[in-house]
Amino acid sequence: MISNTIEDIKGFLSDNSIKPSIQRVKIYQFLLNNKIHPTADEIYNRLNAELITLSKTTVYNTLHLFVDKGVVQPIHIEGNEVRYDADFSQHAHFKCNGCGMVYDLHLNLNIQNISELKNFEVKDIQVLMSGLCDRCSNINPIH
Amino acid sequence: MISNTIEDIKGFLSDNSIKPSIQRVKIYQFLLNNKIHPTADEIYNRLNAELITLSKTTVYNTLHLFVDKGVVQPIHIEGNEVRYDADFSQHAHFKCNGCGMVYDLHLNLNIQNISELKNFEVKDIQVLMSGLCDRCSNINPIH
DNA sequence: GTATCTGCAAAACATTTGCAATTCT
DNA sequence: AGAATTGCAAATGTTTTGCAGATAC
Repeated sequence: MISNTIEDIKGFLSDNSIKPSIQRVKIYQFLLNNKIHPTADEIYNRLNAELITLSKTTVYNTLHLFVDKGVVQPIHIEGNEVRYDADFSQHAHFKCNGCGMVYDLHLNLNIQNISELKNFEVKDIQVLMSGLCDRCSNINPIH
Repeated sequence: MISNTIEDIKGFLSDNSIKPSIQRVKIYQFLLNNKIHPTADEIYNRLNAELITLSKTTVYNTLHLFVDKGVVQPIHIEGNEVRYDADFSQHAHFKCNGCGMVYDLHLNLNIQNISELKNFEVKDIQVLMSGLCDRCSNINPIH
């Protein structure tokens, strides 16, 4: 767990063989500070005010680099867009069909009896739940 | 579990308040017979030989209707495309990073101790694993 | 005959690519 | 200067939309 200061992020990126340009540091810092699983477009729009010459190409380049270097995970909740997450702790995502929010849920996952898996090398498990969050199920109870 | 005969599919679609046009029946039958989580494009290309006037718009319209009526699930493995699955039995998907295949894995999933979930209404859980399948991990062992 | 369904063409949207300008050392 | 990075503009690929023609009851 690294802090979100510029200096710490620079060190973290360097440790992962990523040269810490201002764009890269700011994009990584945005992911640390805003755990909302943003799309490339959301990152671009939010950082564009500060980095006024930022281009979407650079956001895409940077996110691809981060994924290649293993410091960010791409997540696929809706089909036509990729979201990004810098949190590698074991957690599931819960998409509320009411308000659209994506929650992080810290869970213990037990996967049992998958005989089919015996010779498979599992590198990553992603769990996506959907339904109604507490707020939306109170507003609009389905009983 | 319905059979993949035209008559059974017609009945099944009607039971779910979907008027069974030839296009809809053939698309649903394709999903039953080809459990490969196809994209709209793959469905279009495979059915176009038989239904020579089929359009991609109709494939999209039909898949959206199927999802709305709850007879087909959209799955999101890669970010730039939606795949479709008519199998509602509890299973996970395993994407092999070697050959690209998506396997169905029939698993028992235990989700424990999610205190954050107490007032959430979970309607759906999707599990996506990735790594190397048995064939690819033998070809290219990482030890 | 009216409502629904289908399908063409164009538009919209996310992402990628080619390449030139910029930056860093 | 040389190598890496950034960013503009155009292209690509998937999905959506508007609307006209076809189909079904």
